[in-house]
Amino acid sequence: MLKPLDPLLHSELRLAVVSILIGVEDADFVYLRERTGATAGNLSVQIDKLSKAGYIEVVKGFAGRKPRTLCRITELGRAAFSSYVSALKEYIEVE
Amino acid sequence: MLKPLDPLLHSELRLAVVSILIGVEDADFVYLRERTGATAGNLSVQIDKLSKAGYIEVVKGFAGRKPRTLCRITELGRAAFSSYVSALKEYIEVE
DNA sequence: AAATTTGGTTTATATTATAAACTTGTTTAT
DNA sequence: ATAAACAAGTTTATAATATAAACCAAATTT
Repeated sequence: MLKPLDPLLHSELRLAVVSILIGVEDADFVYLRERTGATAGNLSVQIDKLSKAGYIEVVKGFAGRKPRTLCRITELGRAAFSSYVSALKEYIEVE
Repeated sequence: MLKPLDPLLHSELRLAVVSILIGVEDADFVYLRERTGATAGNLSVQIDKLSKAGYIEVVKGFAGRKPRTLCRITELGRAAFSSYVSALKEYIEVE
């Protein structure tokens, strides 16, 4: 039987966010919005879910006078991503 | 920007069904239910969606006296799966 | 100082996934 | 022969999800 897919990661936008964060030290809200093409509202909601699950860490601060929301993947997030990928491969590596 | 993921395939159960069908000549409802672990209701709905999209072909017949629903992947389904996989790889191949 | 822009959050809505309840026909047991 | 249980699905109701529209506060531009 196929492994179940972590529903938190099996979402286009959340997967995109995590996928981006895996490759960088950290990324801010605006960057993630631009890279994913998502609306701010949608991105905000999904970042919140990832953060509440402990998959990412969110730090709200300022860059000069502008608010800036920094996101960074956590170890838990990395591990979850890694399991998700290996589960997913069972579905897509069929030849 | 990341490629969008075909929402018809980006669903755990539908992806499982298509993934199974890719590897075989055809498969019946009961086999798919057992392999996926899905409830009959859920499976019925998802098979219908795949069928309406033209991703699979469904033939209802009988095996002896019992009804038997046979499913088979179509060329369109194969192509969709292949694009889905290559889009997905952008998300998961990050090192 | 009014209008616009920036960086978001909250909330409402549309879509989706899922299982429970149901249907139809078939065995099995009595 | 008939009631009870089972098989193979389908329909429908509900819960969860994704998504964007509407909103807010502060800063910048006109």
